[in-house]
Amino acid sequence: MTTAPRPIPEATVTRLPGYRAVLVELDADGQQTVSSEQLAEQAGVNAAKVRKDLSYLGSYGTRGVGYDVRFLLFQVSRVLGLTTDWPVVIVGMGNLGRALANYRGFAERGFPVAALVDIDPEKVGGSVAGIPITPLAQLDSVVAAQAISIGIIATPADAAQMVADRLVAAGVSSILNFTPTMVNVPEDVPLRQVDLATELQILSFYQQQHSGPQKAVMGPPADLA
Amino acid sequence: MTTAPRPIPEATVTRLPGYRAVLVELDADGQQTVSSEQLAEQAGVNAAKVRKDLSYLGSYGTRGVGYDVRFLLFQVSRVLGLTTDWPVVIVGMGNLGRALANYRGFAERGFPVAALVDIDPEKVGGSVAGIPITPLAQLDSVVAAQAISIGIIATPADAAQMVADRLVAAGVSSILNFTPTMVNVPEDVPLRQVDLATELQILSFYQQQHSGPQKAVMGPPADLA
DNA sequence: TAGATTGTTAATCGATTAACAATC
DNA sequence: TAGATTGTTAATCGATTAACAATC
Repeated sequence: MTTAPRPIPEATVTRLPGYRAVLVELDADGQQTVSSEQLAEQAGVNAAKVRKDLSYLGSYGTRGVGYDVRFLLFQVSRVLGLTTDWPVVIVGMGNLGRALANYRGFAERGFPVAALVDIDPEKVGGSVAGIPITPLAQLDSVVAAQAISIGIIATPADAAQMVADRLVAAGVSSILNFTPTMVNVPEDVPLRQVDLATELQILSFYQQQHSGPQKAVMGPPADLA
Repeated sequence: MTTAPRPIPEATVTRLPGYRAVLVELDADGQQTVSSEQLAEQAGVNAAKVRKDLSYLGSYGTRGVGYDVRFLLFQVSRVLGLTTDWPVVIVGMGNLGRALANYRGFAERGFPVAALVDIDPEKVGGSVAGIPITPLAQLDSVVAAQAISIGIIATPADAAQMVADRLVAAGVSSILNFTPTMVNVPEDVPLRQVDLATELQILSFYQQQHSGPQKAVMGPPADLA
């Protein structure tokens, strides 16, 4: 009789790719063993957090020694579901979509770009990075034929919800949205939102904080003071 | 004598751009007033969180009525430091760098792309989106001349740390790193990391979870069980 | 064995949420 | 006034961290 595995906390999941990247590098450098201390340093977190995070995966370290790089890399990859490839489709062949299509980091990390889709008849028939651009109308058959599991939305903002709906209907199981718009998807479809301008706005906040508050910036307006 | 303003929690700061986007849209639609309920719905959070978040900025709502869209938009923008433009420099004119240079969303939201930089002599002299590409050697003078405050790193991963160091030396006050590498910067330089493949790996985790754990995936290895 | 380092516990901290008095 | 909705309190939850016994 086995114990029910503790669920892995969300915060831990978001850090696993970082640990994995460090492990890949250490392995390439031929390092056999790594301590939580070193892993933490290179991943930009603290050692206690590394040990806690890794403990959710299992007891894969050796006291007094550390973690076997190869073995831990395998375990982290396994937990992240990276032992299989997950083909992706990119919808929207504007500047961003084309850049993503050309980005080699996806395929390198197990996410081959299997199809490109656009609604514009002018673009359909062309190709980016050697991958043909398919009309949006054929999304269903493309997803099925290529066994695509992840849809990436890189369209203009006002098309995002429509595309998300069609991706879900076509059967993708998760969605990455690069549009600066919230899209609604069924509860069981994991969704991540990456908004480039949002990141800049967050920086802007801390920047302003740091440069010290300006006069006009302080306190509530007079009528509410 | 005024009360010391409560610092705004990090989690709140990261949501403010989302609220702002909704407010911009409501304002464009001519809506004058918004409840925490509606704002929450459109921003994809719950109403209690909206009220709590906004309460850190001040008491800008009216009980029984809601928030004045224009006024709240101004306040959120002010807190985020978006009443001024923050010119950015993009370093690295590969696929991603060029896509970012062409992205209109930056300028629209107060982050004009003021300069493009690359180390490759072949690229220097060319231009993207009408902006000339400057050699990396001239980074300092470009940052000074254009009063650039934010540096965006879009180089290959192995150049990221070097570029970060030079951006800091050149005097930018915050950095957005698109490279799948951790970079180290002084404590007082706000840094955000956006790794496209990390997002996919997180999706991969939840995807796999959802499709149900495979046999080989369950439990610790036999020798540790 | 002695030194090193894990895995886990317990304390602390910060974020979320529900509930409701205040008040328009 | 009666209904609506904020702003805040207090309870809950989850994440972080320090510390240390277990153990290689």
